[in-house]
Amino acid sequence: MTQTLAFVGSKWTPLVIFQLHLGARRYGELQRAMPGISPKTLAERLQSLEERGLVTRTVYPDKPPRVEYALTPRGHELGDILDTIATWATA
Amino acid sequence: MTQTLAFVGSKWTPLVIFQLHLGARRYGELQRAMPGISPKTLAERLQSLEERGLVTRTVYPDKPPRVEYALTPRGHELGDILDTIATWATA
DNA sequence: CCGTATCCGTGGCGATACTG
DNA sequence: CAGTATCGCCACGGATACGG
Repeated sequence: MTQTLAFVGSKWTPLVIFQLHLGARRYGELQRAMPGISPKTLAERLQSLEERGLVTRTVYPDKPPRVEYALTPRGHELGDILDTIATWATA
Repeated sequence: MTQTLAFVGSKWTPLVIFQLHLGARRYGELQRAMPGISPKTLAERLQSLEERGLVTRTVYPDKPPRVEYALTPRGHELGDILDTIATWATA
C-alpha cells in the first residue's frame, strides 16, 4: 500500500496514467503531451507500469517502427481513482 | 494535483492520515503506532499536514503537556480516498 | 521513431542526541 | 511528553548524447 502510493506519487506516473486513461498513445505522443519529461524518465515509468500489469506495450513492426501503450482494465481502475483525487485536489 | 500526489506519496504521510482517520491521536501514540518513524520525520509530516489544512493541532496545558492531532473534514475526505486506494491495492 | 547510457544534483528519510 | 538540532546517505529524477 505504501509502495502503491509512493509509486503513484512519483512526479510523472499519474500524468502518464491520465493520458492513457483517455486512450492508447504512442511513445512520441506521450512525450509531446507532457512537456518537460525526459525520455529516460518516460521510459522508466512505462516499464514499471508494465511490470505492475497496469499498462500494455504493443509493437507494430512497421516502418518506421510504432509502439503503442494502453492501460489494462486494472490500469483504468487506477485512472478512475486518480480522477477522484484530481477532483478532490481542485475542490 | 501532481503536488498532492507527491505529498501523499511520501513514505509516512498516508500512514499518519490513516491513524488520524481512525480518531484523534497524541504525538506519542502516533510514534508507537508507526514503528520505525523518527521523531523528526513525524514532526515534519504533521506540520506540513497542518499547513495544508488537513490536520489540527490542539495543545492542552496540562501537566504533563498533552498535544492532540486530528483530521479536519477535508483531511477525512482524503482519508476516504486513501481507503479506496488501499482496497484497490489489496485486490 | 523509440528508446538506452551516462552523469550528476536534490531532498526525503533515518539515527542520534538534546531541550522546554 | 513533545518535540528541535545536526549530520549523512542514497535513491529518484533531470539533462544530454548516443544506438537499434
